[in-house]
Amino acid sequence: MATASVQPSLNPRAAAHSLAVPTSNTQSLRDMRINTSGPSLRAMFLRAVDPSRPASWSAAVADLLSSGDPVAALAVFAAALRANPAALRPALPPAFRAAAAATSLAAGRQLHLLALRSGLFPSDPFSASALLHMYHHCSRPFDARKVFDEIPSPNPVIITAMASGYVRNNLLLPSLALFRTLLVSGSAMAVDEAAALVAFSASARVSDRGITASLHALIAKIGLDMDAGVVNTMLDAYAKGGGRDLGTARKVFDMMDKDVVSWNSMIALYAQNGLSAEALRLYGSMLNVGGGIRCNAVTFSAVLLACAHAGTIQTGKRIHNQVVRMGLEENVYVGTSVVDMYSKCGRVEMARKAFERIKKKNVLSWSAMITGYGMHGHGQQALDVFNEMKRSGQNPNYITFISVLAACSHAGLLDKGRYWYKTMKKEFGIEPGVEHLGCMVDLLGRAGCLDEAYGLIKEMKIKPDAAIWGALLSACRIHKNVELAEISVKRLFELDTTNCGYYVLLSNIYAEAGMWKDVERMRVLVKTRGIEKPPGYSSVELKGKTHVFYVGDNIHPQHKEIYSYLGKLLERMQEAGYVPNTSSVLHDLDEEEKESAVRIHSEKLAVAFALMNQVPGSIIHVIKNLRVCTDCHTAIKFISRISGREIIVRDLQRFHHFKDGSCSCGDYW
DNA sequence: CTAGGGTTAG
Repeated sequence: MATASVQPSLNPRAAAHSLAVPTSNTQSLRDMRINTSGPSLRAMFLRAVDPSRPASWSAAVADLLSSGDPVAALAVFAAALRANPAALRPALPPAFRAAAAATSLAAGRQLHLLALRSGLFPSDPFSASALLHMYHHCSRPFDARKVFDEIPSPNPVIITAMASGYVRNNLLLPSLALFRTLLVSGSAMAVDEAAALVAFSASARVSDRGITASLHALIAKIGLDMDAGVVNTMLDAYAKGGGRDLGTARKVFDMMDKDVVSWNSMIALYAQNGLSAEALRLYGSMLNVGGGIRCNAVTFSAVLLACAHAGTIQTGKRIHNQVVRMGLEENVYVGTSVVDMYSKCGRVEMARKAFERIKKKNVLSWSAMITGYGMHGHGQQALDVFNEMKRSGQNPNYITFISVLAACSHAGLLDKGRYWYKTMKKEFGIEPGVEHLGCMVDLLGRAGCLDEAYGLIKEMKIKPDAAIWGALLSACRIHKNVELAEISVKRLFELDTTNCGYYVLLSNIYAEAGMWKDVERMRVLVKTRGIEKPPGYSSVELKGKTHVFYVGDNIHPQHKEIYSYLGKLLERMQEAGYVPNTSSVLHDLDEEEKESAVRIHSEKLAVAFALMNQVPGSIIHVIKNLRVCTDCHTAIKFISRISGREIIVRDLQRFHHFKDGSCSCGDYW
């Protein structure tokens, strides 16, 4: 955001004229008149102002701010100073909040000066708390701290404002320390609902176990544990903070006096933790036994997240219908969730339709659409949306570039990926993070540019994570680079020794290089370290019900029929030229046993189940919790040809659209 | 007259 750093002048009236305001290319207030997002709105408020009444000015600033136009609010504040200097006192706090909302540090600093010169700071507590708020919102917690230290005896509201700003900037222990000063201050009223809420929101992000529970005990002693707002945050803290105790969160939820936020929080917590069925069940009880509590936009966001995760397209559609009926499809949060849901349920064209219906798209709506196209391997369409986004005036952010680079990587767009990785910093000032690097290593590695990928990792300022070394390792597998594979594994095992996939990869690399001793070493390592593959499972939705299949499933009521169906199918596949590939099996088994090990992989069972039960000709959707193994990938290609069916498989990373014997991923994933 | 508060989105 372009802001002017104008030297503030000495008297408040003159300072107002040079107040920096955050418009794209505007430097001073004078230009603002013709260059803000809502000139007519501002004019309307200006007409309503009685210039002789200071309170009238401050009301206009506050109203413009709450109507979502902080830039106009700042402009009106400047006009107020010109018209009536007495307006400074009442209008300064809302002006600070406007600078905060616009995250304009330049404007905020000039207001700070204004507060100092007029003597309002530090004597006026209202200006002081607004000033703190401004620095915290502009990501300057240490400037906020300096301000805080200059306040002679900060009252509980100011202390709470400071604590909440610390949480906002992820300074959690300092925040809790401030809360402690409130506790020991001796003043009976010092800890109130707002303070308790801030404390719990801090403990929700702290990994230490037990903090939430001890806060809970304290809060109960003060008698604040009946307030729904406080308890809602506590619920969140139990589930997110140290221990990630969803069970206790649920207990608190069951006992409390619930409002809509309580329901939303609990549903969201389930959804975020992958417990989609629980989330949907709770949504059902909210409608049935919720005591007349109506769901809102937040509810739908959370429920749609659950659908997206589970890939339940039928349930997702039902929820979407409900969204439309309640007139929420234009809401940016809900709309973005709908886009995400459809993308993750394999319907990227429905996602696009939902995307078009969002009234005021924000950076996350655009990013979700780019991610959607990317996951389906439509790299060019993803980049088209990215271009459209920039043309519309929406600036990309850190997340957007993850979407863009992931799309390039899924579609193998090598040059585009290189270009945007370079350009994101040069043109948009966004430093690449681990996620971006991960995409690049995947993309370069897949294309065989292993040294370039390794080079990027080495020049990275931040520490690469296990996923990055894992991506390099899997590229080493494809391009048979034993030397670099060993480097990757060394780094990898410094970070994560529990992921079985890495052992399998390295073992495969050794096997393909004929290094049988090392293959054996890997096998022993897996055994002695007691490493287990997380159980693979796949799911298929049939008539609104989700059927889950595990490897070698013998729980599903139809499992016997499925195996015999699969047996016959395998015969036809082998006639068509299918040869089982058992390289993903690391156990000490003979070839025949290995073949039976891959034969019972969950995605094969799920596909067979769908073929047996779905309407002939319908598209088959399978959701898998791991990456598709090589053998299943080949097998499903054959199945798609033999059955003439379109099969869509979502794995951990992306979608595979199988049709007529080939896959949209181009056999790299 | 006014200040500090939570749940949603990749």
